[in-house]
Amino acid sequence: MTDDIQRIRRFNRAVTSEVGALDTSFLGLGRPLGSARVLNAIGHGLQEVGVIRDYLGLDSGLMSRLLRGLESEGMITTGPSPDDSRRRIAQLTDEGRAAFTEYERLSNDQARAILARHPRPQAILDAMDLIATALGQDRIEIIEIDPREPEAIHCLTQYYRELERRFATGFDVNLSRDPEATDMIRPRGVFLLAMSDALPIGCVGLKGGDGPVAEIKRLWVSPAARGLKLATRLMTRAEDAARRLGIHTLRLDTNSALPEAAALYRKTGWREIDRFNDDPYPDMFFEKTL
Amino acid sequence: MTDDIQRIRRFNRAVTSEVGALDTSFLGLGRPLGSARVLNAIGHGLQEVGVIRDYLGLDSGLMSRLLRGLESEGMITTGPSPDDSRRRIAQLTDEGRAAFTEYERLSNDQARAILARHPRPQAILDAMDLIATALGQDRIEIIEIDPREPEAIHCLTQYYRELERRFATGFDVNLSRDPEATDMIRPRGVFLLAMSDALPIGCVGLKGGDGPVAEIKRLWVSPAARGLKLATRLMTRAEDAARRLGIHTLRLDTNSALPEAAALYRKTGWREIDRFNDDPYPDMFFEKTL
DNA sequence: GATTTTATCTGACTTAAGTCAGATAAATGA
DNA sequence: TCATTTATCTGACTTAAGTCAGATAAAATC
Repeated sequence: MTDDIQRIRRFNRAVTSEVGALDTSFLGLGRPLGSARVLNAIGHGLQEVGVIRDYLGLDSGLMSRLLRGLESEGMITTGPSPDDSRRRIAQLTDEGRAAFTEYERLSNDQARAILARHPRPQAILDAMDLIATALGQDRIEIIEIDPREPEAIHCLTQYYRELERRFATGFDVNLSRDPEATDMIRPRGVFLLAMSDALPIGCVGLKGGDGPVAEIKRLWVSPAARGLKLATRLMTRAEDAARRLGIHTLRLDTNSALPEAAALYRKTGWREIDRFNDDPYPDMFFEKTL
Repeated sequence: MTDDIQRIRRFNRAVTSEVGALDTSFLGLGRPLGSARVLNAIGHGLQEVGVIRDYLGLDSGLMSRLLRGLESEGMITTGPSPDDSRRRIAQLTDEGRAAFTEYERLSNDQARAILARHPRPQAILDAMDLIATALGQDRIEIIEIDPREPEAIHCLTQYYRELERRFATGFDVNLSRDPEATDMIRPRGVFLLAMSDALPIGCVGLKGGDGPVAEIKRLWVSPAARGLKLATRLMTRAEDAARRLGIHTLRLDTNSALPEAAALYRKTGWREIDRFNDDPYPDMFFEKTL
């Protein structure tokens, strides 16, 4: 245990001395950290002065002075908010956007350098995802999204890869019954993503039709997020959505090569039923009445 | 690729906002960061003012003032170095040691909190080891050590666990011919550890006897360090040590369940020979003439 | 319409951190 | 031994960051 603590502290030393230089990649363009942080916040889409102030945790006097500084440098313009002229809105000038882009480039270059000098970049990325997800585990949010959006496709691709690895026969999505995207969009169904600070880490689809019966599809949680009860959260949200769409009965199919999935279904009120489709991959079928 | 960069930057945000608070655990005891860093450096065993200054990257004027501050707080005493009285040596007073211990406790508590709130602490630790090792990959050092020291035992334990996982029959070290520690210490042999910032991440033993033939034992590299060519480095260092001990012939045994090991041996001048012992685990035997 | 609340700004501060040109004293080398 | 080098210190600066008490003006509330 003491040993474990030492390992964490070693990690902290490593990231604060090496990465510390990374997130303060702001530095190196001759601007003080404070105004660089404000410039970046505006570049990333924050507009209202109060929102930026809260986000960066700045005193209102300091914030005001930093804005005046950036303004006199010609990096930003400010003006009253159209719907409440007590509030002010900040926007980048062309010059400001150029400076912001330069910060982005520096930050991206440093990230690229980490990957480039390691023989197993995928392992680095997976480890980083795990740690970032763990540190932000209380801020994981579930959002509804079109399954054709890139974030959703990211999860689906990972899901297919995992089935490919875990099924003894491999997995070819073309041989399976790939649901129509429109069946997983309101009003017929929904597609839900679990997001951890802009990274999609899990998904589930509710594939509805015209009647009161719908299917749960594509339940997946990233290895980085396993153990956090995210699958249960996703399923609960999918069931809530189903109820609101007037659905009374849910079905799903799965494979005995994914025992943790079947265990979850049994624990949350699903009961095993007979095969209800001719998809070649599943060998277990469940139903739940809402 | 762009996606990967975003994942690294997300990691950076996560560690600088959450862990950032962790390594600046210095804060919170009402002392400015600068003097807290100096106090911690002294607590961790640095004594000479010049060494501390270089380690922390401080200006000599600033360093001097920080020392005077800590001195007037009663945290440290300074005096001339016995062998060169231009140099000064700093030491903690009882009060200073108490403050240092308090910093250590805070830092340990925060590390413990990260483990406590995650369902899979081992996964967190493995991920942290991987990242810290990757960031410090240019500073990995190979040291000679007594195989009965805790750092060596850490590696050996991990090694046995890995064999247990990978051998179809499992692995019980008591059934194997566990070499005597004294056979892996000079003048009969050596035991080498690869260290990454105080964490042992690999080992190899050279088990010698009275004659010019010795055996390579316990070659292991942590999953956190794989791909970095560390096994090759360890083997090269072991062969160098063997030559200096007057050994002309090296032997080793291994198991075909560890194909990457056999591949390494073949690539580095070893040739397969007949079984030379009756250990129940190995099924491949190699020899190399130095 | 008067009063209170809210969002931002200004001015007058403090503290931390860092820079730099000498000053001082001990050690080193010709 | 004397000039030079080295290690540290002192004093006089600068910059960044942050605090806090009002000031100002718009919006919300009574």
